[in-house]
Amino acid sequence: MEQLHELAEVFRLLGDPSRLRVLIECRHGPTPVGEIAQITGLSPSLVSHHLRLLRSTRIVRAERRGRHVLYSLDDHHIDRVLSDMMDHLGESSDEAVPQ
Amino acid sequence: MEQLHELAEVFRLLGDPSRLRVLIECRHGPTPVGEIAQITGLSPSLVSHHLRLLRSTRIVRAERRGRHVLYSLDDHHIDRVLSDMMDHLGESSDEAVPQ
DNA sequence: TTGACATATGAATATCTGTTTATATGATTG
DNA sequence: CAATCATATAAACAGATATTCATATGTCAA
Repeated sequence: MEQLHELAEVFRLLGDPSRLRVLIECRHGPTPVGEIAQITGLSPSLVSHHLRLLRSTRIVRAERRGRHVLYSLDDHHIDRVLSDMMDHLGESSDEAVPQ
Repeated sequence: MEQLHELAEVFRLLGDPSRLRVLIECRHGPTPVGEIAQITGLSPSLVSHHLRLLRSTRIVRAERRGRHVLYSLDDHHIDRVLSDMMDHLGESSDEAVPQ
């Protein structure tokens, strides 16, 4: 069960609002750090921090272009994960609480 | 963007190895707390704590059956999220491709 | 009722983590 | 070269959180 920790690690990285906003910007295609910072209102330093973590588990990929570094989603699975989770939130079920 | 925090909250809950193991057991159908504790090796108290959190965001649902309480996945989206994320981990992006 | 079983809850704590601040690296222009 | 822009990194702190332990609640059988 070494894969379990990897799985948890990836989910954990998606589990922060700021980092999630950064990631959502990356969905729109290769985006420079500064632009992500500007749109989200987060400091470039913090955005860079988050992108480093997201890159470490291959959630995003980076490519240099001049003095900019453009980030985008690594593969389509992440995109689908986001969509499915949004669908989950859209559903409303009766919550039966025991006791 | 209030939905953003909900989204992050759900991912955050999936981002813990212990809690993820608990959730994975719930995939096999309605399972009592004690059985989850036994299989995962976690204390019943801890399992109950985790299930409470998972229930709070409707990731799992509970149903009483005698003195047991059975937990299962709330809807199919969660199941798909898990599958897609496993697929993501299965991919090796820039590594050597076997010919 | 009593006792045993199954689950839940509350408090305490040791560890983890997001954010800030300051500094460093890398790239381009003049 | 120096200066500036863009991004990255390191340390430090405040707030969050997973886990344990103790206790409570609920259910069934005798």
